[in-house]
Amino acid sequence: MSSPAPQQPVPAKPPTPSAAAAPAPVSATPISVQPPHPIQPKPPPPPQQQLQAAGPASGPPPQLLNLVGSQPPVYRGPICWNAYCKDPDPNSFGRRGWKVRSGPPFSVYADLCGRCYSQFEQGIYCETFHSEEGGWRNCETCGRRVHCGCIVSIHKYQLRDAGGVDCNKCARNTRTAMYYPQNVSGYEFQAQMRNGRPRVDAKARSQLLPRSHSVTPLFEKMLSASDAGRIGRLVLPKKCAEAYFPAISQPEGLPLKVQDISGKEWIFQFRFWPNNNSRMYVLEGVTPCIQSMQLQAGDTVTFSRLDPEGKLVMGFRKATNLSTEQDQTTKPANGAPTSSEANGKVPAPDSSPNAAVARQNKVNVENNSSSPVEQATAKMDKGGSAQKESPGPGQSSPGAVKRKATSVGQKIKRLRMDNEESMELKITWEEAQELLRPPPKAPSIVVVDGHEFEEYEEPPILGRKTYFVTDQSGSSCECAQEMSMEELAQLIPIKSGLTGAKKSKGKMDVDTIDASDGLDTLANLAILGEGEPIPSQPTTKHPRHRPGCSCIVCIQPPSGKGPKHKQTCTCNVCMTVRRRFRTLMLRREKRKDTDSPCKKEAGQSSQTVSQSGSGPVATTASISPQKTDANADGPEDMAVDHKMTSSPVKNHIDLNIQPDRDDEQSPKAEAAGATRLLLDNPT
DNA sequence: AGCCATGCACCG
DNA sequence: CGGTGCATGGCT
Repeated sequence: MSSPAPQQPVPAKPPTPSAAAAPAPVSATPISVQPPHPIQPKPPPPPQQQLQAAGPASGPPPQLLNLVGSQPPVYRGPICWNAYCKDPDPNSFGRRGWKVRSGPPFSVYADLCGRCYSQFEQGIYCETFHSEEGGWRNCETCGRRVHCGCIVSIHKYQLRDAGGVDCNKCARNTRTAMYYPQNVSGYEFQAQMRNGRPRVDAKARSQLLPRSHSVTPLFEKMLSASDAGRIGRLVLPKKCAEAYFPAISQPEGLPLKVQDISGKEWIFQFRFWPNNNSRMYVLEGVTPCIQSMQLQAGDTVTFSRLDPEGKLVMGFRKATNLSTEQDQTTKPANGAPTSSEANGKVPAPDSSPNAAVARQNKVNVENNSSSPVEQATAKMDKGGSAQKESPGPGQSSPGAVKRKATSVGQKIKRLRMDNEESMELKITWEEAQELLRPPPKAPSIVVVDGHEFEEYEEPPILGRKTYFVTDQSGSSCECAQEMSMEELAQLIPIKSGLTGAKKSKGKMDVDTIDASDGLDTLANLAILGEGEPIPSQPTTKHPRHRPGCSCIVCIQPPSGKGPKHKQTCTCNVCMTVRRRFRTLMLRREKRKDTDSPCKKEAGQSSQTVSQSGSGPVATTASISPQKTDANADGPEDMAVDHKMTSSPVKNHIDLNIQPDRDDEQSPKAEAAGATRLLLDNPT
């Protein structure tokens, strides 16, 4: 190539967050990438804006990590739900464990750091201002300068207000409780998010990756063997290149200045080759940069744009976690991967300036704990075992790493989709659900437009596996203890069924969730639940209950339907109703007698009842978790207790509680129902 | 049909 | 011999 040889890195400069100083003019005039959208230069944020510590990420914000595979998740400090919060205040939470619910089973919790909550409280979030950029904008209605997209980020979410206040200018209700995905299905997101296959139209483009105030993630690419090889050419996904890089008409292209995360500046030649009536875009001269980042095939480079300068920033994400990666330099070739390495691999912390990109959580329902990528990567880490697949001739990068068998590169490519979908969160929402427990304190439940918001004062408990009974419909029932192992077994394979179902991105696989867009892991889960109706037949019983649920509600036919039960009927329903009725009566009696807050009754009564059916109530207290789980109807009884005593502290919060429904947990209703049943067939 | 990973011929 | 530009073929 006659074009100027790839320059060596320009003298490294520490990243200057707001250094609007234009890059020193070079004769070659490397180009700063302009935003693909006609975004007007943003005026300085209004004073109340504090939550955007603009500039390159000052380290990735705290986040939920490790929700992968069998490894327990690690709760790494506070999470600010604000996707754009670069500087969550770890010591100040405005709102914790704010449950953002979408589907019945979703215990999706949001934490807002103090700063962001303060913003939230100020009611500056307004759907009018809800921009795709997630930045400051002028309200089209009132012209007020506001920030939007702060809670769950970006576009096309329908504002759901939970009792907010009206904007004093445009009278729109501005306090946002949550956004619901509205127009963009997870599938669309997914289709758009496919690496290298974004849509080119501006609208879709804006959905490719989340926009932040200063760092706009553009796209990323997993390095192929040839990308990481010594040729020094990084093949760019065509659509990405055309969408985010300057238009070039000549094959020679343009020199492009890119800053890496350490502040080093590199100049790559951005060019293309004619190829089958099309073009093949490459960045040339990337070898030094790749090497400096110590990247290998399978790792991912990310491209972001630093606004308003339009500076191109290059980050990366290692394909493997650090320990594994480090291991591979020391580990003997035959070092067998530990199962956690092979199955529970967690991508290493993203080094990109926009860690949010890495948190493009593609939550994939079909994802198994061990994604193909992980396996492939694990294989590659082991070198030998992967190499057997035809090392391939030519330049399979003889260099430092021996992992780059050609076929592996292909495999990487092929598997990239899965990797992208999972990104940091290689976990299904079902799995995530297992890992989330509501905080011990009871939530206050707000129903807005028929959607519940359960607000918890405490953050969710992470890392404890909760065997929710879930199915594709995205529902669960905490009546897991009522399920037999067979029932469980029937439900569990659902997921593997999904696994097989989805392979092609061209398919309309509603099973695949791709919420993306800068949401944190859990936010995606929320979106998932809301935006992706998973094809499954909910029961008619209760929104929270799904096929397989054997709780008292679900085992009954809809009211007025089903066979009449005889007095002597010993069916599950009748037995349960009787038992619970007795329990209820017992409690009432006892409460009358003692007239004391009967916190302790919670477990014991049900326990006692379930064991003896009647009799004196023990005065001991807590139920062991196992006990509770094993208890036939503990949670429900507890739920009853919960409501009767209004005691906020329970070992379990019954998520099945629906305050607006009084047919189940409400003691009155329950009593009524039980009475009804018992009147039919008193025993 | 188009993308893209990579093979490979050509050229200096 | 290595870099460059293009061709090929796998894959979606």
